[in-house]
Amino acid sequence: MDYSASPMLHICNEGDPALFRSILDRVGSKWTVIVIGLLEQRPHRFTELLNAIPGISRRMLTISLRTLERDGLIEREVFAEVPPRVEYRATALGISLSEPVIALATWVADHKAEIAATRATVDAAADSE
Amino acid sequence: MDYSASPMLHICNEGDPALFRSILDRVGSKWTVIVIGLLEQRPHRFTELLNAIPGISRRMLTISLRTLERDGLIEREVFAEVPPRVEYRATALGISLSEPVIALATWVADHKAEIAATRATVDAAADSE
DNA sequence: CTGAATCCTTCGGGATACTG
DNA sequence: CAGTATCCCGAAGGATTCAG
Repeated sequence: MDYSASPMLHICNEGDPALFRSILDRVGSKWTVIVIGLLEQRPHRFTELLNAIPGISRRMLTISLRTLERDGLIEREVFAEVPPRVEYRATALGISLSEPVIALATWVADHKAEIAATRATVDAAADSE
Repeated sequence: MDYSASPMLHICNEGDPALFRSILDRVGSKWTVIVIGLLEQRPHRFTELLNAIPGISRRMLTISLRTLERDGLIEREVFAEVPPRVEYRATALGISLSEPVIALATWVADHKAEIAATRATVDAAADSE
């Protein structure tokens, strides 16, 4: 099919749609945005992140960090110490991602009243059926 | 916790974090972006969308449309005809969402080479273990 | 301390069949 | 035509345990 008529579909599908989707999945994922947000402030250790992110499990933190590292959005540094110490930091690429994410967040902030109102209307109509 | 030190976390968590997440879920969802993209071109009927979106099931199309309608991103119009006809169109709100989504897509397009290269490096390192 | 491995539950989402 | 209802599977993700 031809997406050129829609700028949004065009840019989403030009080149590698799978790559685009994989990044959307990161952004849409529950933890990655907050991990990058924390790491762009300053480097964090594993346990530090674990404590800073309410509700995340060790497993999910590990997976999130590996995925973000694989995409080059964060970096991992291991210190040869006892006890072991590992620091994670955001890369320039990871920090640059915050710009479009902030744009999206800003859109939500700007329209949240509108969205909430529509939901209330739709839900009310559904209830009265 | 205090997110004010990170602009990204701050704006993602000010107001209603759940609302923000729900919108991220839409954007991160497999079908919603393409549905909005098609509807911002022109109104489509249900079956038209079904045929225009390869791989989507009736069930998922229905769910996607309901969700988008609930958020006020698209509109549904039922024509009292035989056979039944239903048209979906993007609302102004839905069309406005394409702007930050395009910003995100543009970021991916701008950095996809970098991401792919990092992945290749990381994967190669993992293989040689 | 920083994970990896395992188990187990939940849930998104596909296939299919039925309805107004 | 435009859905709804049901079944079912695979993947996501939490809890727990083991290891370097």
